[in-house]
Amino acid sequence: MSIPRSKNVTIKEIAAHCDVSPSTVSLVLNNSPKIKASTRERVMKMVDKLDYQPNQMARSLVSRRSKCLSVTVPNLTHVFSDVYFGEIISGIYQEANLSGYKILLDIAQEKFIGDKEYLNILRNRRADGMVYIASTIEDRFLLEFEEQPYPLLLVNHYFPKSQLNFLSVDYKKAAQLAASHLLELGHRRIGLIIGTNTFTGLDFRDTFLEVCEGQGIEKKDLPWCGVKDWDEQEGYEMTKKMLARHPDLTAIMAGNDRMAIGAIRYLSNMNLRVPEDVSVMGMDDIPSARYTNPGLSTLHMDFFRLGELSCRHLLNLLEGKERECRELKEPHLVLRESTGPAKPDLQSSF
Amino acid sequence: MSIPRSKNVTIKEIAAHCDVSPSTVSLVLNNSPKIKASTRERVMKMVDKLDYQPNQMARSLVSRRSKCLSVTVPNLTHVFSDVYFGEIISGIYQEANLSGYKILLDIAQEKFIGDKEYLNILRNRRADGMVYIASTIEDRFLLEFEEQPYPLLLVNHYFPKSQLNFLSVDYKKAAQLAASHLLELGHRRIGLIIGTNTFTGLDFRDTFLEVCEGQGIEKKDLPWCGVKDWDEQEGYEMTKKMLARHPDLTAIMAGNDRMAIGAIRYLSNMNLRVPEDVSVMGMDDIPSARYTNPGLSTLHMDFFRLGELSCRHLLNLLEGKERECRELKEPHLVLRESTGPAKPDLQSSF
DNA sequence: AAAGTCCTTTAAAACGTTTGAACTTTCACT
DNA sequence: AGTGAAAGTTCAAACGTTTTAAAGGACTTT
Repeated sequence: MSIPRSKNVTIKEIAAHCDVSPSTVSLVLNNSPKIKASTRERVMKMVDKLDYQPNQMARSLVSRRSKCLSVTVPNLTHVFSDVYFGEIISGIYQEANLSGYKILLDIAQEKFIGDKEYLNILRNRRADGMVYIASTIEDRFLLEFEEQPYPLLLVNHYFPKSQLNFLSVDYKKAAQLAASHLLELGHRRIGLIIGTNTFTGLDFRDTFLEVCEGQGIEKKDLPWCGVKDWDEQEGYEMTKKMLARHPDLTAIMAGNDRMAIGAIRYLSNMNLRVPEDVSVMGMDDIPSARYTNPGLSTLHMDFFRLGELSCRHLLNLLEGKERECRELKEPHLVLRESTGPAKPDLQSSF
Repeated sequence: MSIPRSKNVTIKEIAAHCDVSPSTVSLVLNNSPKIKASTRERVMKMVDKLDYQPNQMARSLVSRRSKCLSVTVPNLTHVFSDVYFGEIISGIYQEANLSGYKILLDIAQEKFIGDKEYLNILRNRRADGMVYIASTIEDRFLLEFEEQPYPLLLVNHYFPKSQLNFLSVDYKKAAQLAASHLLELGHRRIGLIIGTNTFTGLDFRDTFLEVCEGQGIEKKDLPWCGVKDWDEQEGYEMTKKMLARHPDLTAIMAGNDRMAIGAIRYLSNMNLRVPEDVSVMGMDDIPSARYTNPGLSTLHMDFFRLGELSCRHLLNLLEGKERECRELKEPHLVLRESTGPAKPDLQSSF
């Protein structure tokens, strides 16, 4: 079992059987146009007959390409159970697969960072490039890549002022869409729950508050609180905390759907109706957003597609087809039942 | 950006700087005891100084080991969002990491099967071994591995009568535990919802029914229905279907927690109380099982640990430390609030 | 008939390691 | 001083490809 003793068929054997040189076989296998059709055919027949499989290590050694892409995710508990990461990874896999690339999985644990594996994996050619999903403002080690010749692409995050490549949803745009929607519904006191450990999260917060203030809402009516794990639990807790201090909020804006779900759960536990008493808005449009009760109004972001695109861009970068990638994808509103007109304001003067 | 032009430091350069031969450097790097301490030190110093990184491709070429493990998952939508797969993968990653192995991700899509990539990935040495998570009875292509010299380990599934290695939860034992629990609570009409596309699922069903019938329950009071996707949706639908036909069921046994959650959702929609009117039992003990309302009685299976163990076994297999692996892990009962005494039976004669 | 051109094929040198066998040095023991 | 074993080091041949420059043939062109 341990190591297969049966020697594998090599290019040389194919060559011998076909009375050609190994070089010819290699050229055939690489679809070189230099080879005569009849020769090609003869070789291919033998390849099939002997069930030849190219040895990837040998190939990589000389071509200096492993044909692997590293996909790195943050070290969160249950990171692989999060539909957000799941969708992006699936998309990356799909696109990589089309180009014959394999996906090498990595988790940015202490050892990964401490031992500089993020660099070494590229240096010793285990992977030709890396896509890093949802880094945080703490992942400053990534800035090293500004001086390293290895292709790196950040997905759904970026570092302001850095030269690092990224592909992300446009969270400023998202904030505008969400804020406008809530304002149009007449909301004037809105609580915001958002992760503050990413630059994209900070962008969302700042833009959201700006837009609201631009419409004359006062700062004191825009409480917000920062979270770290972006999960249902935090949505629940933060909603509780905010309502305790600001019982007159008419809307909650959550930084993602999971937190929005937590918010809704708290509200219904408190016998507050959504959206009649409080509107709740999410972000991401994960599959379960349509199965919540009430259905969740949110911002749609196609993470599978984002994964596909990010992989495509990374491949372009490492094939030299692109020099840099700093792209934003637009989200769009998906309105379901969890947002509605603000409750008439009893304290107001009209 | 595309290909780093700066030649990497090689073993030869280290050798030259240290006035030793490349072989010596290699031996040092591989911790050979043959090398004098002073030489080792001198070499290591230079390795640090020049920031040398071994070229993995060259290593693999001669050692015939890629130091990669393939992890293959079935082609389900959102497979990476399922905590079940997520936990197993995390466990595998953890253990592989300790031994310096990387994880190569694969999804058993049509192309993967049609092009025999499951074999080729091992033949052309992209991976040294494969762990296949949760295969189904349809994945018969795996039987090819009975005649192939490559290490394969099935996780949480197996093929009866085959020689394939596996590591799985003991679903027969699980069925015994679950059935006994429900019988002890006095349930005499139990509906079973379970996936019938895996041999482990079939084992569960058969054992569950056997145990119940062994306690004198009639077949007609043990309706069951088979599912394919094992998700909340199916749990919901099947509960609906079964209750329509057997309105007097006092308990629902679901093949996993996700389906149990679906079942509970349907029951509360119908204003049936859990467990007063109908008990619901799940299987897996996923994190959210403790947050359902009521808390879910279920069977605990440590999937992270299962992942770790399966990786360990696979590594043992390919290092020749084990010749075969056909192991079952025992689940154990976790009783929360979703199961309770059966409703007194009005139609019964005592 | 020599020279030039085009089309195919090939020889040979990489790529950067590992590893068994051979070689050299050291050192204990006669 | 000579012998032999033990310890440490090196040689050289792999591993299985890709790739560049060159060779070989067939065919035109002068």
